[in-house]
Order: sequence, then C-alpha cells, then structure tokens
Amino acid sequence: MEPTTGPAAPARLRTTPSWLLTQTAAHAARLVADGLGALDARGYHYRLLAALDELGPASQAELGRRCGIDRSDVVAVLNELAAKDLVRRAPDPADRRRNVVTLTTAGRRELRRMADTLDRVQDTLLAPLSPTDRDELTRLLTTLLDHHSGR
Amino acid sequence: MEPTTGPAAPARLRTTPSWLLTQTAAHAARLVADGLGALDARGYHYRLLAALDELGPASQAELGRRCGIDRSDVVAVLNELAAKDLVRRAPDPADRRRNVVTLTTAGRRELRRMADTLDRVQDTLLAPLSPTDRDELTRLLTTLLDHHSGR
DNA sequence: CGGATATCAGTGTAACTGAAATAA
DNA sequence: CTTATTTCAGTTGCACTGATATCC
Repeated sequence: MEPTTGPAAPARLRTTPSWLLTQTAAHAARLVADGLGALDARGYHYRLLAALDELGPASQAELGRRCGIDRSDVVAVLNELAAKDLVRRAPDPADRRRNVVTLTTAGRRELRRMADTLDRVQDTLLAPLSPTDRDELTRLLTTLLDHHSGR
Repeated sequence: MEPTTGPAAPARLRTTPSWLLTQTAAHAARLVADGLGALDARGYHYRLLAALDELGPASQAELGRRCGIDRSDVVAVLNELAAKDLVRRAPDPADRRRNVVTLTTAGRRELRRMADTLDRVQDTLLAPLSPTDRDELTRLLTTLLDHHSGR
C-alpha cells in the first residue's frame, strides 16, 4: 500500500516490455481494487455493469465475450450482482438456453459511483504523464490489444 | 490460447487506461507463461534467477525487494529452484538471520534458456509496433513504474 | 446429430496477510 | 526493546479447465 520505495529492479527486468507491462498493470490493479473495494466491488463487477449499460439486456455468454470474462466466472459474479439487486436475471422466452440479464435502476446508480471512482483512479495512475503521453500510451496499448484479440 | 477473436469490448472499457493495461498485461502474462511453461518454469523463477545473475549472491529479503516478490513467495520459489539445483542456499556467517542465495552453473544455463525464450516472447508481444513505438511504450511504462515505486 | 448456453467444481499464477521463531 | 529475516499457513482477484444438463 505504501509507494514501495524499494531498490531498483535488475536492468534485465526493467528493460523487458512484458515485465514493465505486468508490473504497471499490477499497480493499476491495486489502485482499482482499492477504489472499488471502498464500494464493496471488484473489477469484474464494474466490467459487467458497464457492458450491460452499453449493450442493454444481454445473455451471459455475450457478456462474457464482450468483457473478456470466462463464462464460468460470469455466473459467479452475476450471482453477487443479483444478490445486491444491481442486475436481474430472467430466462429468455425466445431461446430457453439463455438468461437475459438486465441492469436495474440501482445497478445504474452503482455503476455511476464506480465510474466516478475509476475516473479518479485513472488520474492517479497517469499522474506523471502529460495529456499527449496519455493519448500515446492509450494508442499503443490499443494497438497491442487489437492485434492480440484477432483485430 | 486462441486469438480470442471476440466481439469488441464496450467503449467504456476500451478507453480506460487501467483496463487497457491489465488486459494487455494479461496477454503478456499468457505468452510468458506459455514460453516458460515449456521450460517447466514460471515468471517468479526467471525474476529471481535474473536478479541473482545481476546482483551476485544475495539474501532472500534483498531478492524480494529487487524483484517485487513478497518475502513469503520468495521462500517457496527458492525451494523449487533449489530442488532443481539452480540455486544454492547457505546461512550467512556474517548475519545468521540471513540466507545467502547463490546461482549455480546449472542455474546460469537455465537462465540463458529462459532469456532466449523470453526474447522471442517480447517479439510476439510487440509484433504490431514499430521500433520507435516499442521504445515509446517502454519509456511511458518506465515513467509510470518509477513514479509509483517512489522514484 | 452437432453446437451453444448456463452451471458447478476445481486449478494455477501473482500478490498479499498474519503470525511465529530467530537473531541483529 | 525494537527491528530485520526466514518460514509457514492462509486468502484474494483474475484467468482458466473440464464436466454436466439443457436446449437450439
């Protein structure tokens, strides 16, 4: 939780992109976990609520594909969200294999709180970067992500 | 393992730097795990061997601080490395609380194999980026990492 | 039949927490 | 007495695997 004011890591690590990525991502995940934790939520909760807000009612498989969350984990997280009445799950009459997941009013409100929290987290995370550098980082990461996600 | 050719993620996620970071880091971690897995190793193993190669013999606490690995995890990973004779652990006569961890010849050889594998992983990971973009990404991530590690 | 969906039980890695014993 | 080191036992978040029942 402290700034981890430790000695410098070996140059071999510090110059390895995959290490830089996973380490900065770990810091980012810590900040996100701290922020969402205050709202009794985790990253998976935000992802699913954000997807529902943008897509409208959707099946669990669709949500999983959109958010990069395994079908199996979607089940568990939706259980938690439904227990808090942030989403509602109903069988799809048109395709009885599916559940149609819907965002509730409380869910929309909670999503707003999470989004506000995460906005502050982004600022903390990107604090040392200029607006230009922030855009550049976003561009580079988006390129990588698109490439490794089959375009 | 497949390219995850899924539908596009919600814009709300795709424009959030912390999400871009954790997602690309997850891809990077997958590539590293696949590569090192073929050598029956994990990220923690490489980190510790690389630190030992650069620092020379060191205590476990020092290794943990350098590599950003928890003291508790250092113990377990060194147990595995020592079982394969890649490192040797001996009590420090100058400070009997400490263990002096030393890289063996086999450890140095295994480190070289891991490094070769990871070089190929970096190329796969950064495939869509030009050399200039790769440098730029490294610069931005280094700035973030330094900032959040107390400089 | 093949293919998709939801669910359940379990695994693995990285990161972390708390407590104990030992020694500086 | 306080601090540092090693060790053990346990937890969490994210990602993933395999199996099953159900339905298109």
